Amino acid sequence: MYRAPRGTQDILPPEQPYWRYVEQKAAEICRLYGYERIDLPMFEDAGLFTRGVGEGTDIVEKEMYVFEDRGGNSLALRPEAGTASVCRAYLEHGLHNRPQPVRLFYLGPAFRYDRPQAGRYRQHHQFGCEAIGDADPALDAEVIDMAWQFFVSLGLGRFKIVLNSIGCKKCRPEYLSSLKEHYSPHTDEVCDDCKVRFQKNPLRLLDCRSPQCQPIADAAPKSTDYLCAECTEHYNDVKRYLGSLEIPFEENHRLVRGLDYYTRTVFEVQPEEGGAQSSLGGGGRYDMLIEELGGKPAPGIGFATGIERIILGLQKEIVPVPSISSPQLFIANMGHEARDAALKLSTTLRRNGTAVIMATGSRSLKAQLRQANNLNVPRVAIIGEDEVKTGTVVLRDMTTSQQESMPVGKLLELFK
RNA sequence: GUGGGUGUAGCCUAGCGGUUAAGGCGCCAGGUUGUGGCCCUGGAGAUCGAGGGUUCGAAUCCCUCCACUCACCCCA
Repeated sequence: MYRAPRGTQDILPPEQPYWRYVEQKAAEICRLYGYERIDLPMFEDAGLFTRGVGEGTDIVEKEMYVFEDRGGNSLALRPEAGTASVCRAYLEHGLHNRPQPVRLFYLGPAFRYDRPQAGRYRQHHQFGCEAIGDADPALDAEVIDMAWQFFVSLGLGRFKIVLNSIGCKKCRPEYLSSLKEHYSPHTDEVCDDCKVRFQKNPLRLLDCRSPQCQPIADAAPKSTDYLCAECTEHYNDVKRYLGSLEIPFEENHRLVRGLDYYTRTVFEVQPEEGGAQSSLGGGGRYDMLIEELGGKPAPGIGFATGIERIILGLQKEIVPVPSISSPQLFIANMGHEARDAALKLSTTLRRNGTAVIMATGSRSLKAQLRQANNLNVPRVAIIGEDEVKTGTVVLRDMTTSQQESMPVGKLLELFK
């Protein structure tokens, strides 16, 4: 027996209302903020991600699905649904010629080869948006506001915004050296991962959760104390805007995020009760990324959310979601001639916009009605030999159990 | 990649060494020569995750593998 590959899942009809709900809320938020949809390839040149997301990141180093196609190209299933691909598309299609910033959103799968667990899958789905071409801190505020409003509109109650600034290429080197200075007396006490981080990616020392590293990380210098004048002003503006928008946020000097492209503002949406997967979504500014990908410099900011994690949250908080409507009419039929008539009637009704299911197979009327009942169809049209002879149908209301014989024409009239 | 937990029909569960593996939900059919939901009756559906071992005898004990799951790393 074949099974869905590890870390992937089938989204069966009973789960679909959650997905429709989240997608619809995402589209609505984007409409309100003027973000337009973009759909991107599921795979790209592997280099886009190693360059964009960063060579030394876990995502690229150990989680990316890389493969060679028959033409010998090195491709990768996208490990994030949006940012890198959107930037590539921005360059490829000359989107800098459109009014800046360009505001885009996307919704779709991303792929990471890690061990699955609750809220973590090898194929998961992200909704995110990007605003490229403007470094205004008001845009940072707009994007964080969007993320906030998105979660509010979903009806999720227990989450928070965590904020930090990790500076730019001008001020970060000084911060990093002071960070390493702080850690260097402790290189023996620190966990094995942090020993590597100390060498390879000192910034990430800060988001270690290993117990022995906590006191050291907590006492570490804060990036916000080392920001250059421009970054300080930018960060202060972002906070001021968020304040005036009355968006509650909490600063955390240890929030750094594991992707290389972030500059200045980074933020995360986290559940209030810190579950296993601490992040429902996150994002930040990436002012060097476009340039890094070979384009004329252009700043950008964006965020991405994990749909599976959102749905888990909706189910945990028992947020009601609209159900998907059942067909309006079920057509039961007995005998060959009735089948012909039922088939014709079904099609006529559908062409008029009525959702119809016709019974197939050769089951008893009783079985057909049972099926209609189980499918939650509110009304059933019954066609047997008598009805064929007289050109009528029996229309049964499944909620009241009332039924009435009528000419086919009247039925069509009723469903117009 | 590392650690814990769990694997009995589509789903949930009983059985934890002894003859044909039990029940509930769901599905199908009958109880009404053309009428659903409730009730009653019946039926289909399981190589008891796989392989090996112990034993007269294994779903049950042991070993190996696999899968699922939760957690770590890290992220959505």
